[in-house]
Amino acid sequence: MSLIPIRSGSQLGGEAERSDAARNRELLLKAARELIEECGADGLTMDRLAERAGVGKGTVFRRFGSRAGLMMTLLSDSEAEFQGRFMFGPPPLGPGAPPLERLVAFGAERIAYVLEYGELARAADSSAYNRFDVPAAVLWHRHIEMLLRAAGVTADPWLMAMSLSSTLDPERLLYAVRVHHVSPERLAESWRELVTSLVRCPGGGDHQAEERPGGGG
Amino acid sequence: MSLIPIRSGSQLGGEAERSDAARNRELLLKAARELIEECGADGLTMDRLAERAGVGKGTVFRRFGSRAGLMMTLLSDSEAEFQGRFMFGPPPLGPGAPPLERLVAFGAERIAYVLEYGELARAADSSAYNRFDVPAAVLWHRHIEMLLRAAGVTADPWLMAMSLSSTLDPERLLYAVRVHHVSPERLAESWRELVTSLVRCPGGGDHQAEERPGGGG
DNA sequence: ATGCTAAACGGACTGCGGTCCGATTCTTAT
DNA sequence: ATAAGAATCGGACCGCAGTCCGTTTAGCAT
Repeated sequence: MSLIPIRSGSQLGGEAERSDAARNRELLLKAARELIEECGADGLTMDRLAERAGVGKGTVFRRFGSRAGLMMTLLSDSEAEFQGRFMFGPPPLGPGAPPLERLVAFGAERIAYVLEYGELARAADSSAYNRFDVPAAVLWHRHIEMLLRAAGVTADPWLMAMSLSSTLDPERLLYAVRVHHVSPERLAESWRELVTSLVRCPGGGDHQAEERPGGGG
Repeated sequence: MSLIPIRSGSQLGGEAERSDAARNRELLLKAARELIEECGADGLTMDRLAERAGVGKGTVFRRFGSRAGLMMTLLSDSEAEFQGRFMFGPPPLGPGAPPLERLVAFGAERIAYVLEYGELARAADSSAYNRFDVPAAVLWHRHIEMLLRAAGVTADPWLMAMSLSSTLDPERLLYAVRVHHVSPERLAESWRELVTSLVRCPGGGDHQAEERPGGGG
Protein backbone atom coordinates (compact mmCIF):
# COMPACT_ATOMS: atom_id res chain seq x y z
CA MET A 1 0.00 0.00 0.00
CA SER A 2 2.94 2.33 0.42
CA LEU A 3 2.90 4.35 -2.74
CA ILE A 4 6.04 6.36 -2.72
CA PRO A 5 8.58 6.74 0.03
CA ILE A 6 7.26 10.05 1.21
CA ARG A 7 9.53 9.82 4.14
CA SER A 8 8.87 6.25 5.14
CA GLY A 9 7.37 7.43 8.35
CA SER A 10 10.46 7.21 10.41
CA GLN A 11 13.82 5.67 9.70
CA LEU A 12 15.72 7.18 6.87
CA GLY A 13 17.37 4.20 5.27
CA GLY A 14 17.63 1.29 7.66
CA GLU A 15 15.35 -1.67 8.02
CA ALA A 16 14.86 -2.85 11.57
CA GLU A 17 14.04 -0.34 14.27
CA ARG A 18 15.09 -0.73 17.83
CA SER A 19 12.31 -0.76 20.36
CA ASP A 20 13.41 2.39 22.15
CA ALA A 21 13.70 4.15 18.82
CA ALA A 22 10.15 3.19 17.94
CA ARG A 23 8.89 4.33 21.30
CA ASN A 24 10.62 7.66 20.98
CA ARG A 25 9.33 8.15 17.47
CA GLU A 26 5.76 7.78 18.68
CA LEU A 27 6.47 10.02 21.64
CA LEU A 28 7.81 12.66 19.30
CA LEU A 29 4.97 12.53 16.82
CA LYS A 30 2.45 12.75 19.61
CA ALA A 31 4.24 15.68 21.20
CA ALA A 32 4.55 17.41 17.82
CA ARG A 33 0.83 17.17 17.16
CA GLU A 34 0.08 18.49 20.61
CA LEU A 35 2.42 21.41 20.19
CA ILE A 36 0.98 22.30 16.82
CA GLU A 37 -2.47 22.13 18.32
CA GLU A 38 -1.42 24.53 21.04
CA CYS A 39 1.02 26.90 19.37
CA GLY A 40 0.52 26.38 15.67
CA ALA A 41 3.11 24.98 13.30
CA ASP A 42 5.22 28.10 13.48
CA GLY A 43 5.33 27.85 17.24
CA LEU A 44 6.84 24.41 17.16
CA THR A 45 10.57 24.55 17.80
CA MET A 46 12.85 21.57 17.90
CA ASP A 47 13.94 22.35 21.44
CA ARG A 48 10.41 22.56 22.69
CA LEU A 49 9.52 19.39 20.90
CA ALA A 50 12.41 17.50 22.45
CA GLU A 51 11.55 18.77 25.89
CA ARG A 52 7.87 17.98 25.54
CA ALA A 53 8.59 14.48 24.30
CA GLY A 54 11.13 13.94 27.05
CA VAL A 55 13.97 13.06 24.72
CA GLY A 56 17.20 14.72 23.71
CA LYS A 57 17.46 17.13 20.85
CA GLY A 58 19.79 14.82 18.98
CA THR A 59 17.07 12.20 18.93
CA VAL A 60 14.69 14.56 17.22
CA PHE A 61 17.11 15.28 14.43
CA ARG A 62 18.18 11.68 14.04
CA ARG A 63 14.54 10.74 13.51
CA PHE A 64 13.47 13.47 11.14
CA GLY A 65 16.62 14.97 9.75
CA SER A 66 15.36 18.50 9.93
CA ARG A 67 12.41 20.58 10.89
CA ALA A 68 11.02 20.32 7.39
CA GLY A 69 11.45 16.56 7.55
CA LEU A 70 9.39 16.44 10.70
CA MET A 71 6.64 18.46 9.07
CA MET A 72 6.66 16.15 6.07
CA THR A 73 6.32 13.17 8.34
CA LEU A 74 3.36 14.80 10.01
CA LEU A 75 1.82 15.33 6.60
CA SER A 76 2.73 11.95 5.22
CA ASP A 77 -0.64 10.34 5.81
CA SER A 78 -2.66 12.99 4.05
CA GLU A 79 0.02 13.29 1.41
CA ALA A 80 -0.13 9.58 0.70
CA GLU A 81 -3.88 9.79 0.48
CA PHE A 82 -3.60 12.65 -2.01
CA GLN A 83 -1.07 10.73 -4.06
CA GLY A 84 -3.33 7.74 -4.11
CA ARG A 85 -6.18 9.79 -5.40
CA PHE A 86 -4.42 11.47 -8.26
CA MET A 87 -2.63 8.32 -9.32
CA PHE A 88 -5.20 5.61 -8.84
CA GLY A 89 -8.41 7.29 -7.76
CA PRO A 90 -11.54 8.06 -9.72
CA PRO A 91 -11.68 10.69 -12.47
CA PRO A 92 -11.37 13.51 -13.07
CA LEU A 93 -8.42 13.56 -10.68
CA GLY A 94 -7.39 9.99 -11.31
CA PRO A 95 -6.88 8.16 -14.61
CA GLY A 96 -9.77 7.97 -17.00
CA ALA A 97 -10.47 11.62 -17.63
CA PRO A 98 -8.84 13.65 -20.41
CA PRO A 99 -5.43 15.04 -19.45
CA LEU A 100 -6.60 18.62 -19.35
CA GLU A 101 -9.37 17.81 -16.94
CA ARG A 102 -6.98 15.89 -14.78
CA LEU A 103 -4.63 18.85 -14.74
CA VAL A 104 -7.42 21.18 -13.72
CA ALA A 105 -8.52 18.81 -11.00
CA PHE A 106 -4.97 18.34 -9.78
CA GLY A 107 -4.49 22.05 -9.29
CA ALA A 108 -7.81 22.48 -7.56
CA GLU A 109 -7.08 19.62 -5.17
CA ARG A 110 -3.59 20.78 -4.48
CA ILE A 111 -4.81 24.28 -3.72
CA ALA A 112 -7.40 22.89 -1.34
CA TYR A 113 -4.75 20.72 0.28
CA VAL A 114 -2.32 23.56 0.82
CA LEU A 115 -5.01 25.80 2.18
CA GLU A 116 -6.23 23.11 4.53
CA TYR A 117 -2.82 22.43 6.03
CA GLY A 118 -1.63 26.02 5.79
CA GLU A 119 1.25 26.61 8.10
CA LEU A 120 2.17 22.96 8.09
CA ALA A 121 2.42 22.65 4.34
CA ARG A 122 4.48 25.79 4.29
CA ALA A 123 6.82 24.57 6.99
CA ALA A 124 7.25 21.27 5.19
CA ASP A 125 8.85 23.15 2.30
CA SER A 126 12.38 23.07 3.53
CA SER A 127 14.11 26.34 2.94
CA ALA A 128 17.12 24.43 1.68
CA TYR A 129 18.39 24.23 -1.83
CA ASN A 130 17.11 20.68 -2.28
CA ARG A 131 13.53 21.67 -1.70
CA PHE A 132 12.51 20.45 -5.12
CA ASP A 133 14.25 17.12 -4.79
CA VAL A 134 12.06 15.80 -2.04
CA PRO A 135 10.21 12.67 -3.24
CA ALA A 136 6.73 14.13 -3.06
CA ALA A 137 7.77 17.20 -5.06
CA VAL A 138 9.36 15.18 -7.85
CA LEU A 139 6.26 13.01 -7.96
CA TRP A 140 3.99 16.01 -8.46
CA HIS A 141 6.36 17.34 -11.06
CA ARG A 142 6.42 14.06 -12.95
CA HIS A 143 2.67 13.83 -12.76
CA ILE A 144 2.16 17.28 -14.22
CA GLU A 145 4.76 16.61 -16.88
CA MET A 146 3.08 13.35 -17.82
CA LEU A 147 -0.29 15.03 -18.14
CA LEU A 148 1.17 17.80 -20.27
CA ARG A 149 2.67 15.25 -22.62
CA ALA A 150 -0.55 13.29 -22.72
CA ALA A 151 -2.37 16.49 -23.56
CA GLY A 152 -0.12 16.98 -26.53
CA VAL A 153 1.90 19.86 -25.17
CA THR A 154 5.15 19.80 -27.06
CA ALA A 155 6.91 22.70 -25.44
CA ASP A 156 9.53 21.44 -22.99
CA PRO A 157 7.18 19.63 -20.64
CA TRP A 158 9.77 19.44 -17.89
CA LEU A 159 10.13 23.20 -17.62
CA MET A 160 6.44 23.76 -18.12
CA ALA A 161 5.76 21.40 -15.26
CA MET A 162 8.21 23.40 -13.20
CA SER A 163 6.37 26.62 -13.95
CA LEU A 164 3.07 25.07 -13.08
CA SER A 165 4.49 23.63 -9.87
CA SER A 166 5.75 27.03 -8.87
CA THR A 167 2.24 28.36 -9.21
CA LEU A 168 1.14 25.87 -6.58
CA ASP A 169 3.86 26.76 -4.11
CA PRO A 170 2.42 26.91 -0.59
CA GLU A 171 4.28 30.12 0.10
CA ARG A 172 2.63 32.02 -2.73
CA LEU A 173 -0.75 30.40 -2.37
CA LEU A 174 -0.92 31.32 1.28
CA TYR A 175 0.36 34.79 0.54
CA ALA A 176 -2.40 35.39 -1.98
CA VAL A 177 -5.06 34.10 0.36
CA ARG A 178 -3.87 35.54 3.63
CA VAL A 179 -2.47 38.87 2.56
CA HIS A 180 -4.51 39.69 -0.52
CA HIS A 181 -7.65 37.85 0.48
CA VAL A 182 -7.88 35.94 -2.76
CA SER A 183 -10.53 33.27 -2.48
CA PRO A 184 -9.61 29.62 -3.03
CA GLU A 185 -12.15 29.50 -5.84
CA ARG A 186 -10.43 32.33 -7.63
CA LEU A 187 -7.11 30.53 -7.28
CA ALA A 188 -8.55 27.36 -8.73
CA GLU A 189 -10.19 29.27 -11.56
CA SER A 190 -6.95 31.01 -12.41
CA TRP A 191 -5.16 27.68 -12.44
CA ARG A 192 -7.79 26.30 -14.77
CA GLU A 193 -7.33 29.18 -17.15
CA LEU A 194 -3.58 28.82 -17.04
CA VAL A 195 -3.41 25.14 -17.85
CA THR A 196 -6.18 25.43 -20.39
CA SER A 197 -4.25 28.07 -22.29
CA LEU A 198 -1.16 25.96 -22.19
CA VAL A 199 -2.83 22.84 -23.46
CA ARG A 200 -4.92 24.54 -26.12
CA CYS A 201 -2.09 26.53 -27.65
CA PRO A 202 0.81 24.35 -28.67
CA GLY A 203 3.40 26.56 -27.12
CA GLY A 204 3.48 29.42 -29.57
CA GLY A 205 5.14 27.12 -32.03
CA ASP A 206 4.93 29.52 -34.94
CA HIS A 207 7.44 31.77 -33.27
CA GLN A 208 9.51 32.36 -36.37
CA ALA A 209 11.31 29.24 -37.35
CA GLU A 210 11.91 27.18 -34.28
CA GLU A 211 15.22 26.13 -35.76
CA ARG A 212 16.09 23.79 -32.96
CA PRO A 213 18.91 22.02 -34.79
CA GLY A 214 19.66 18.95 -32.75
CA GLY A 215 16.82 19.11 -30.35
CA GLY A 216 18.84 17.17 -27.83
CA GLY A 217 17.93 16.68 -24.19
CA MET B 1 17.26 59.42 -11.77
CA SER B 2 15.99 57.37 -8.88
CA LEU B 3 13.13 55.44 -10.38
CA ILE B 4 11.48 53.56 -7.58
CA PRO B 5 12.51 53.38 -3.97
CA ILE B 6 14.20 50.03 -4.31
CA ARG B 7 15.58 50.44 -0.89
CA SER B 8 16.60 54.03 -1.12
CA GLY B 9 20.22 53.07 -0.87
CA SER B 10 20.52 53.43 2.83
CA GLN B 11 18.24 55.07 5.31
CA LEU B 12 14.83 53.50 5.65
CA GLY B 13 12.58 56.46 6.10
CA GLY B 14 14.41 59.51 7.32
CA GLU B 15 15.76 62.40 5.36
CA ALA B 16 19.03 63.74 6.60
CA GLU B 17 21.85 61.36 7.36
CA ARG B 18 24.40 62.00 9.99
CA SER B 19 27.98 61.98 8.83
CA ASP B 20 29.02 59.00 10.89
CA ALA B 21 26.03 57.10 9.59
CA ALA B 22 27.03 57.86 6.02
CA ARG B 23 30.60 56.86 6.68
CA ASN B 24 29.55 53.58 8.23
CA ARG B 25 27.19 52.83 5.40
CA GLU B 26 30.01 53.15 2.92
CA LEU B 27 32.26 51.08 5.11
CA LEU B 28 29.64 48.39 5.29
CA LEU B 29 28.92 48.28 1.59
CA LYS B 30 32.60 48.13 0.79
CA ALA B 31 33.17 45.36 3.30
CA ALA B 32 30.14 43.46 2.00
CA ARG B 33 31.42 43.54 -1.55
CA GLU B 34 34.82 42.37 -0.43
CA LEU B 35 33.37 39.52 1.57
CA ILE B 36 31.20 38.39 -1.30
CA GLU B 37 34.20 38.53 -3.55
CA GLU B 38 36.11 36.33 -1.15
CA CYS B 39 33.52 33.97 0.27
CA GLY B 40 30.55 34.24 -2.04
CA ALA B 41 27.17 35.62 -1.04
CA ASP B 42 26.36 32.57 1.04
CA GLY B 43 29.58 33.06 2.98
CA LEU B 44 28.63 36.53 4.07
CA THR B 45 27.33 36.56 7.59
CA MET B 46 26.19 39.63 9.45
CA ASP B 47 28.74 39.08 12.21
CA ARG B 48 31.59 38.82 9.79
CA LEU B 49 30.40 41.85 7.94
CA ALA B 50 30.22 43.92 11.11
CA GLU B 51 33.67 42.82 12.14
CA ARG B 52 35.19 43.47 8.74
CA ALA B 53 33.64 46.91 8.55
CA GLY B 54 34.74 47.66 12.08
CA VAL B 55 31.26 48.52 13.32
CA GLY B 56 28.85 46.92 15.73
CA LYS B 57 26.31 44.39 14.69
CA GLY B 58 23.46 46.66 15.64
CA THR B 59 24.67 49.18 13.11
CA VAL B 60 24.45 46.65 10.33
CA PHE B 61 20.85 45.85 11.09
CA ARG B 62 19.85 49.46 11.60
CA ARG B 63 21.21 50.23 8.15
CA PHE B 64 19.76 47.34 6.19
CA GLY B 65 17.04 45.88 8.31
CA SER B 66 17.93 42.31 7.50
CA ARG B 67 20.31 40.20 5.56
CA ALA B 68 17.97 40.22 2.59
CA GLY B 69 17.77 43.99 2.83
CA LEU B 70 21.52 44.22 2.61
CA MET B 71 21.56 42.02 -0.47
CA MET B 72 18.88 44.17 -2.06
CA THR B 73 20.92 47.25 -1.41
CA LEU B 74 23.91 45.62 -3.05
CA LEU B 75 21.75 44.85 -6.05
CA SER B 76 20.00 48.19 -6.14
CA ASP B 77 22.15 49.71 -8.85
CA SER B 78 21.70 46.91 -11.32
CA GLU B 79 18.09 46.58 -10.30
CA ALA B 80 17.45 50.24 -10.98
CA GLU B 81 19.12 49.88 -14.33
CA PHE B 82 16.91 46.91 -15.15
CA GLN B 83 13.82 48.80 -14.08
CA GLY B 84 14.81 51.72 -16.24
CA ARG B 85 15.18 49.50 -19.24
CA PHE B 86 11.85 47.72 -19.03
CA MET B 87 9.95 50.88 -18.16
CA PHE B 88 11.57 53.54 -20.30
CA GLY B 89 14.15 51.81 -22.45
CA PRO B 90 14.03 50.84 -26.12
CA PRO B 91 11.78 48.08 -27.43
CA PRO B 92 11.20 45.24 -27.30
CA LEU B 93 11.82 45.41 -23.56
CA GLY B 94 10.65 48.99 -23.22
CA PRO B 95 7.50 50.62 -24.48
CA GLY B 96 6.83 50.61 -28.18
CA ALA B 97 6.77 46.91 -28.90
CA PRO B 98 3.61 44.79 -28.76
CA PRO B 99 2.79 43.57 -25.25
CA LEU B 100 3.57 39.96 -26.02
CA GLU B 101 7.00 40.81 -27.27
CA ARG B 102 7.62 42.92 -24.21
CA LEU B 103 6.58 40.05 -22.01
CA VAL B 104 8.90 37.69 -23.80
CA ALA B 105 11.74 40.17 -23.53
CA PHE B 106 11.02 40.80 -19.87
CA GLY B 107 11.33 37.13 -19.00
CA ALA B 108 14.48 36.71 -21.00
CA GLU B 109 16.11 39.70 -19.35
CA ARG B 110 15.01 38.69 -15.92
CA ILE B 111 16.37 35.19 -16.42
CA ALA B 112 19.67 36.62 -17.55
CA TYR B 113 19.70 38.94 -14.57
CA VAL B 114 19.05 36.21 -12.05
CA LEU B 115 21.63 33.96 -13.61
CA GLU B 116 24.20 36.71 -13.61
CA TYR B 117 23.78 37.59 -9.97
CA GLY B 118 23.05 34.05 -8.86
CA GLU B 119 23.66 33.67 -5.16
CA LEU B 120 23.08 37.33 -4.56
CA ALA B 121 19.70 37.46 -6.24
CA ARG B 122 18.71 34.39 -4.30
CA ALA B 123 19.87 35.82 -1.00
CA ALA B 124 17.99 39.03 -1.71
CA ASP B 125 14.75 37.06 -1.65
CA SER B 126 14.07 37.30 2.01
CA SER B 127 12.80 34.07 3.42
CA ALA B 128 10.17 36.01 5.30
CA TYR B 129 6.48 36.07 4.66
CA ASN B 130 6.61 39.56 3.14
CA ARG B 131 8.92 38.48 0.36
CA PHE B 132 6.41 39.49 -2.28
CA ASP B 133 5.75 42.89 -0.80
CA VAL B 134 9.18 44.28 -1.41
CA PRO B 135 8.96 47.27 -3.78
CA ALA B 136 10.90 45.72 -6.62
CA ALA B 137 8.73 42.59 -6.55
CA VAL B 138 5.48 44.50 -6.66
CA LEU B 139 6.84 46.56 -9.51
CA TRP B 140 7.63 43.47 -11.57
CA HIS B 141 4.24 42.10 -10.72
CA ARG B 142 2.48 45.25 -11.80
CA HIS B 143 4.50 45.40 -14.96
CA ILE B 144 3.58 41.86 -15.95
CA GLU B 145 -0.03 42.46 -15.04
CA MET B 146 -0.12 45.61 -17.14
CA LEU B 147 1.36 43.81 -20.13
CA LEU B 148 -1.14 40.99 -19.77
CA ARG B 149 -4.00 43.43 -19.78
CA ALA B 150 -2.54 45.29 -22.73
CA ALA B 151 -2.26 42.01 -24.56
CA GLY B 152 -5.94 41.41 -24.05
CA VAL B 153 -5.70 38.68 -21.47
CA THR B 154 -8.95 38.76 -19.58
CA ALA B 155 -8.35 36.02 -17.08
CA ASP B 156 -7.56 37.45 -13.67
CA PRO B 157 -4.40 39.32 -14.62
CA TRP B 158 -3.34 39.73 -11.03
CA LEU B 159 -3.15 36.01 -10.38
CA MET B 160 -1.72 35.32 -13.80
CA ALA B 161 1.02 37.80 -13.10
CA MET B 162 1.65 35.98 -9.85
CA SER B 163 2.00 32.68 -11.64
CA LEU B 164 4.36 34.18 -14.15
CA SER B 165 6.39 35.82 -11.42
CA SER B 166 6.73 32.54 -9.64
CA THR B 167 8.23 31.06 -12.79
CA LEU B 168 10.98 33.66 -12.57
CA ASP B 169 11.79 32.98 -8.93
CA PRO B 170 15.56 32.97 -8.43
CA GLU B 171 15.33 29.86 -6.31
CA ARG B 172 13.75 27.76 -9.04
CA LEU B 173 15.70 29.28 -11.89
CA LEU B 174 18.97 28.56 -10.17
CA TYR B 175 17.80 25.10 -9.23
CA ALA B 176 17.02 24.28 -12.85
CA VAL B 177 20.34 25.61 -14.06
CA ARG B 178 22.65 24.37 -11.33
CA VAL B 179 21.09 21.05 -10.46
CA HIS B 180 19.47 20.01 -13.70
CA HIS B 181 21.85 21.79 -16.04
CA VAL B 182 19.10 23.52 -17.95
CA SER B 183 20.57 26.12 -20.26
CA PRO B 184 19.53 29.76 -19.93
CA GLU B 185 18.35 29.65 -23.53
CA ARG B 186 16.03 26.79 -22.76
CA LEU B 187 14.62 28.70 -19.81
CA ALA B 188 13.98 31.74 -21.96
CA GLU B 189 12.41 29.65 -24.69
CA SER B 190 10.11 27.96 -22.21
CA TRP B 191 9.08 31.33 -20.84
CA ARG B 192 8.35 32.51 -24.35
CA GLU B 193 6.14 29.52 -24.97
CA LEU B 194 4.36 30.00 -21.69
CA VAL B 195 3.46 33.64 -22.15
CA THR B 196 2.66 33.13 -25.81
CA SER B 197 0.11 30.47 -24.93
CA LEU B 198 -1.39 32.68 -22.32
CA VAL B 199 -1.75 35.66 -24.59
CA ARG B 200 -2.91 33.77 -27.64
CA CYS B 201 -5.58 31.77 -25.86
CA PRO B 202 -7.90 34.00 -23.88
CA GLY B 203 -7.72 31.91 -20.77
CA GLY B 204 -9.69 28.87 -21.79
CA GLY B 205 -12.64 31.08 -22.32
CA ASP B 206 -14.96 28.46 -23.77
CA HIS B 207 -14.75 26.43 -20.60
CA GLN B 208 -18.44 25.74 -20.50
CA ALA B 209 -20.17 29.03 -20.24
CA GLU B 210 -17.78 31.78 -19.29
CA GLU B 211 -20.46 34.27 -20.09
CA ARG B 212 -18.46 37.17 -18.77
CA PRO B 213 -20.78 39.80 -20.17
CA GLY B 214 -19.20 43.08 -19.25
CA GLY B 215 -15.56 42.12 -19.29
CA GLY B 216 -14.47 45.11 -17.31
CA GLY B 217 -10.86 45.97 -17.03
C1' DA C 1 34.07 76.90 23.66
C1' DT C 2 30.05 74.76 25.84
C1' DG C 3 25.96 72.40 26.77
C1' DC C 4 21.90 70.06 25.04
C1' DT C 5 19.41 66.59 22.51
C1' DA C 6 18.34 63.45 19.25
C1' DA C 7 20.37 60.13 16.70
C1' DA C 8 23.65 56.55 15.95
C1' DC C 9 26.53 53.22 18.02
C1' DG C 10 28.01 48.51 19.54
C1' DG C 11 28.19 44.31 21.64
C1' DA C 12 25.98 41.35 24.90
C1' DC C 13 21.93 38.67 24.55
C1' DT C 14 18.08 35.64 22.76
C1' DG C 15 16.15 31.90 20.24
C1' DC C 16 16.67 29.13 16.55
C1' DG C 17 18.17 25.01 13.55
C1' DG C 18 21.54 21.80 13.37
C1' DT C 19 25.93 18.98 14.88
C1' DC C 20 28.94 16.12 17.81
C1' DC C 21 30.45 12.65 20.67
C1' DG C 22 30.81 10.35 25.10
C1' DA C 23 27.31 7.80 27.79
C1' DT C 24 23.64 4.62 27.64
C1' DT C 25 20.68 0.92 26.23
C1' DC C 26 18.92 -2.60 23.25
C1' DT C 27 20.00 -6.94 20.84
C1' DT C 28 22.09 -11.17 19.95
C1' DA C 29 25.35 -14.91 20.47
C1' DT C 30 27.03 -17.91 23.74
C1' DA D 1 22.87 -15.03 32.72
C1' DT D 2 26.37 -12.46 30.58
C1' DA D 3 29.42 -10.21 27.71
C1' DA D 4 30.35 -8.04 23.27
C1' DG D 5 29.02 -4.80 19.96
C1' DA D 6 26.17 -1.90 17.51
C1' DA D 7 22.70 1.34 17.51
C1' DT D 8 20.53 4.93 20.04
C1' DC D 9 20.43 8.56 23.27
C1' DG D 10 20.94 13.29 25.02
C1' DG D 11 22.45 17.66 25.96
C1' DA D 12 26.42 20.64 25.48
C1' DC D 13 27.88 23.08 21.72
C1' DC D 14 28.11 25.96 17.28
C1' DG D 15 27.01 29.59 13.99
C1' DC D 16 23.51 32.27 12.63
C1' DA D 17 19.87 36.22 12.24
C1' DG D 18 17.91 39.48 14.72
C1' DT D 19 16.95 42.44 19.26
C1' DC D 20 17.85 45.49 23.23
C1' DC D 21 19.51 49.10 25.70
C1' DG D 22 23.15 51.62 28.05
C1' DT D 23 26.81 54.54 25.93
C1' DT D 24 28.76 57.70 22.68
C1' DT D 25 28.74 61.25 19.36
C1' DA D 26 27.29 64.52 15.76
C1' DG D 27 24.97 68.76 14.97
C1' DC D 28 23.26 72.86 16.58
C1' DA D 29 22.20 76.83 19.47
C1' DT D 30 24.24 79.79 22.47
